[in-house]
Amino acid sequence: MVANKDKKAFQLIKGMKDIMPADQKYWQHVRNIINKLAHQFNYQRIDTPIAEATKLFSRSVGDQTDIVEKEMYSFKDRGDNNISLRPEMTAGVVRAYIEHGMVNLPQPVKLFYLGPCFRYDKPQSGRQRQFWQVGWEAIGEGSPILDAQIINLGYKFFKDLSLNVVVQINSLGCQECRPVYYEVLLDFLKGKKNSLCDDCKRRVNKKPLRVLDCKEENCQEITADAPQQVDHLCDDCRDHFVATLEYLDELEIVYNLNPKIVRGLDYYNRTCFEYTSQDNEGTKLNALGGGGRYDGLVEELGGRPTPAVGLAIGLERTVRELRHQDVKVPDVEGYDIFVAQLGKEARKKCLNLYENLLANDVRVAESFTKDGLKPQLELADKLAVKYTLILGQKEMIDGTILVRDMEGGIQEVVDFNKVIPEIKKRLKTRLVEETPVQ
RNA sequence: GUGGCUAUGGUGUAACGGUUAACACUGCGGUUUGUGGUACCGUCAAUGAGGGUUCAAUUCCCUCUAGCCACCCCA
Repeated sequence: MVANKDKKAFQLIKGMKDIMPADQKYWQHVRNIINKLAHQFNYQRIDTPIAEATKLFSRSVGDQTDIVEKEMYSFKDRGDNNISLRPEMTAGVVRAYIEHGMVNLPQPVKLFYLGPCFRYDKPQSGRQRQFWQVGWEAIGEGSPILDAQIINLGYKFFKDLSLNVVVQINSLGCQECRPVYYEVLLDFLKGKKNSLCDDCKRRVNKKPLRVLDCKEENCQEITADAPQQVDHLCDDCRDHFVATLEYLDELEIVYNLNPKIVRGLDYYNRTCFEYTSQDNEGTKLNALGGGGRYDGLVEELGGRPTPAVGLAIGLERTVRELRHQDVKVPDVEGYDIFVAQLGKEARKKCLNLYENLLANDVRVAESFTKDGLKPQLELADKLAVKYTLILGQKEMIDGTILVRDMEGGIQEVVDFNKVIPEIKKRLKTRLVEETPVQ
């Protein structure tokens, strides 16, 4: 009974997940593509701390947003400072940009990041309290071609993973035209407020934009012909948006003008976008990633006025999508050679042989804790090695070793001192044979 | 924060309210101690917690806890 209680005592914290070895091949594959793209587009990696001053997030993400209002892991440290685990990474990156004087580098400064974020949300499918984000940020340049490039970067990320996604895109306007639109929208909603659902009645005053993407059928009908931001952009914003779309056309990126994409972070302006799975289109639209322009953020956080655009993608959701769409990913690296031993002396000698093989860059596996030959061969088989080297007492006396071809089961006696060059030779010939002619 | 569903070994499942909680996979060990991909045998391992109903609860009821799913929001 006591044992049972102890067993239950420790388990995962709600909303946090172990990434088990069986899943690692997906993660490795995703990481490989991230690194490849970052190099191709000349983005440099930055790692910022997991914790920052709470104020950094309330200033950037916005203290009225759900993320800051009710989803942050905030606490006081022993020095009575208000600290929060990062709910997203852009704020930290911008903080670093300012703090390290990156204005003095050639602009735009292109940075990418990869790491865990934390939001105290109620977990469900595709939503965890600790989740990984990868993101790319281009800071210091306002041209719409960067918007398109950033969107392209994310698009290629999914394409390289063989995932079919659609880009949902919208423009939020800027400080000039957004207030104008808000008034038009409020005007529109004013007369209809009483027919909206309770949530929306609340939203009208606080976040009128949110009324537009309410899922209630009734609300959707009412807002179907509501004025939209894209139709009320100032000239500059309209030009910027049109140019961005033209670049996207040029890149042959499939996008969907979607006025309902508004993003839950306050710092966005002008272009904003999300990537949604093609399979889920039209349904709940669990976004795989998203981003947009945040031209005011650097200044808001104490830097000089600096335009910027960025994108972030959720890795758990991406991996989930890989499984969902049944994408084949490369297996983790295997082994070519297995060293099997029999008897005390042989085992001792194998320890050294193993080291020598490693030193020769041979992908070698072992199971020195096993005594019988059978379990060792079983493991060799599971690891799908090409050859197993067998060293027993007989071989010890003769100064030889057995080389067993695992495919045909043919064994050859080889001089122990020549075994390393011998298997290197064999692996090399096999490699040549197995490489398909291009 | 609001709702719905679920809870049996490491995993996947089974058990009209009634013997020792069954089966498969996995793990570990073995099948004349030196041979894998097939077989056979053995073995470790579970009813989330607490109450109730009952002669009897894995099974029915309540509470808690956890998980999943949906809303909200987002990645």
